[in-house]
Amino acid sequence: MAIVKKYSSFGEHLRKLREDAGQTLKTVAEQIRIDISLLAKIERNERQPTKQLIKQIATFFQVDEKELQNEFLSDQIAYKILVEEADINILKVAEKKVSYLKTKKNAD
Amino acid sequence: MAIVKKYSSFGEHLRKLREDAGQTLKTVAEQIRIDISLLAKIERNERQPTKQLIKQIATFFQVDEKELQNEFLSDQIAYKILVEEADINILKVAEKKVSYLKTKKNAD
DNA sequence: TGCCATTTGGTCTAATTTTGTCCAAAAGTA
DNA sequence: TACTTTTGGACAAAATTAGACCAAATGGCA
Repeated sequence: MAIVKKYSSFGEHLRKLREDAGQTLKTVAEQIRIDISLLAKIERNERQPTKQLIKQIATFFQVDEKELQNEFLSDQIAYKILVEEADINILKVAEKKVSYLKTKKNAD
Repeated sequence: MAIVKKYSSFGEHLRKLREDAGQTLKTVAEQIRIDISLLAKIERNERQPTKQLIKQIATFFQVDEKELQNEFLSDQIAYKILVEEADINILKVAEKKVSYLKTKKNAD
């Protein structure tokens, strides 16, 4: 298993990918065809990337798409828990709900 | 610790509360001052209750508000994971992010 | 069976949220 | 200083969602 450094946010990770590739916002934005400012905002987590955009980013930087999508999702969940000041245990509850609903779905 | 039956959704729980109280959609909707149809949709998870509404519901049925809010949130998270067909492990990642961000926040 | 209460479900508008763009200001660098 | 890069505010456009209204369906029971 590869040792993968995890980032505290999708944006941070994206910025790291870009900087490691020695690229500027401009060059990347042009190549994935979005506004520089939008890309900058995504890196600062001020805008949320669309699924499609995450896919393009993954392709561009040659990283696993599914992993990026998951990272973005976990971001969203973490953010929601923080702003709602929710109990961290709701994640366990959510997990049970998912298992339950998956079983239920398969039973249909 | 009280034994609490958990429901697979917020709406299901709400419906149970109402039926246990022997009330109809009409009587509850009138008392919390929302449209009958809206309440019905919330029970069927076709509409999302606002925070404010969850508060009113908690007050009305005399249940713990925070618990209801948490139930709604865990619902949202479970739903998102299902529709995105995301790996269940993102919940663990999200948990780590929350811990990390909380620490970070406190350090500011 | 027919009546009335209750619940469902579709459609629509208004409100809210979010995105993406534009541009000027700030920051960094040589 | 001149140039590149990044930031951040403002705003219109797009997308999403809530809430209202009403008709149809369902259910109980006299």
